[in-house]
Amino acid sequence: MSADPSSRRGIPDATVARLPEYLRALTGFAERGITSVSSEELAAAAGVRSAKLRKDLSHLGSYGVRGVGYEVDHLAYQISRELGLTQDWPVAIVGMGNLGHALAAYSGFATRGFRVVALLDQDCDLIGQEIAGLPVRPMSALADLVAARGLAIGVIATPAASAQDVCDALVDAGVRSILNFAPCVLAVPDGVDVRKVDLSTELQILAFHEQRKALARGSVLVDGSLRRVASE
Amino acid sequence: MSADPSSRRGIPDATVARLPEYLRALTGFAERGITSVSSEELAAAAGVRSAKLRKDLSHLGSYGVRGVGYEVDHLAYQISRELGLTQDWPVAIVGMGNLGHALAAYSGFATRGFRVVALLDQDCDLIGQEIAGLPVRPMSALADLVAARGLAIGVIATPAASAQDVCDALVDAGVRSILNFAPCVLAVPDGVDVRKVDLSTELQILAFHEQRKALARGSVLVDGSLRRVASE
DNA sequence: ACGCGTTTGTGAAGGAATGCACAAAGTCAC
DNA sequence: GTGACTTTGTGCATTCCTTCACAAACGCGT
Repeated sequence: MSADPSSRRGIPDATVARLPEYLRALTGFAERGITSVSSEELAAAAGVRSAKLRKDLSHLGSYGVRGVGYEVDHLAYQISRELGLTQDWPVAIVGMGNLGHALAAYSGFATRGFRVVALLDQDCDLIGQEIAGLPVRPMSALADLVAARGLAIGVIATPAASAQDVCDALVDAGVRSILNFAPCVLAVPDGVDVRKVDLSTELQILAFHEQRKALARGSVLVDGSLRRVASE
Repeated sequence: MSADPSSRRGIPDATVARLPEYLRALTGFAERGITSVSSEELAAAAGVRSAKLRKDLSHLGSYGVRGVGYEVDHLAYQISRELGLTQDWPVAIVGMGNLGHALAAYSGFATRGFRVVALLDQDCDLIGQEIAGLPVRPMSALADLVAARGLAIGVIATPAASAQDVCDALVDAGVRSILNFAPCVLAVPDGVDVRKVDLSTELQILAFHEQRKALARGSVLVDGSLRRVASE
């Protein structure tokens, strides 16, 4: 009733990507007993400019009070609702290598309505083992998980070589949102969302900027390696 | 001589972020013995449009041949050089929890010129233990690592509560590029780059789109939970 | 009741990234 | 050598995102 539902169709992707950060910042304020924040304070905590924050929030409605700021709990709830975190999301992790192990134990998932309901692997030796309190199950369990547990999100933590097969199996079972940690591009039909997290990509981007800073500082490239030039 | 060095100052961030993906696609072609690709083929393998790929590549020079395409090895080398991957980058991982463990063992780092030279933790019980062939060392080893090993990139895999302290220690030691896995915003002085990877943020973005798809499909929100509406 | 100081929400401007469409530049067959 | 064919590199239009700047809206003290 307060917000106009028809006006908030189409929140920009860039905004959606920042909402989780705002939410985390708000949680931090709430934990310290702060009940009200200005856009300036919240923006600083989230690492953005206040104008950007205000424009982002304006896409979900008008939840601030002019001259005062935002009520922490209320804004946190509104963002949670917009992101779909007021319901819980059953998640399955596929691929129980080092990374899958770490993800299964990662506490950050549970804190936001995400519930890891199954760990899957195609390696027969692993199946049946218990990791972080859950048994490792075979890929054939997928269809049942979607039907019985409402599984909606799949996390792929396998090597790149098997990622596409796993992805196909997830899609066949009815999973339409996939988080891919394997370093490869996945082909999916329309209506399926894939987000990719690539650890080595991030390092490469850092290396680019690091090289750039080194060059600016007066080093020079010799045979593709940085050599410091005698400066003074 | 071939490329004009003055013209390639300022490669757009969006382009830099895609270069690693192009490089991976090229590596894939090379492994299959393919020596030449068109922008169309490479774009398909990298999951982008060919026009975007060509514009991206045009920022680093003119390495294609009209009517033919790109020579796989040569283009891969040029991208590697631009990203700074022709030299090797000593990396230290701080925080040997589940995630740090997985990162230490992650093979994707080594394949691109990144060399994990040290694992650090502040937990006395962990120090001295060997993980993935490297001993866990105390934070006090940092200064020496920068001086003696040329450490340039730090990876933070600690809980959020200690991330800022670890970050400060890295910056004090002279590290100017940081990859942060802790779910928090880091404050750093000018000249230091931080990239953040947040597993839970990615899931939240997926949840947003998943909720949106469910609503479009005809479900309805009741008390913040999705309920399927009798459709026909 | 009223004016003052504060902070939001938002039009408008500016900048960045994307997609289109085609001329320029190359190969290849003959 | 020449012409047909292919594919790159890029100017232009468009869309998306960010930043600026300010009017509108609120609380508070008097």
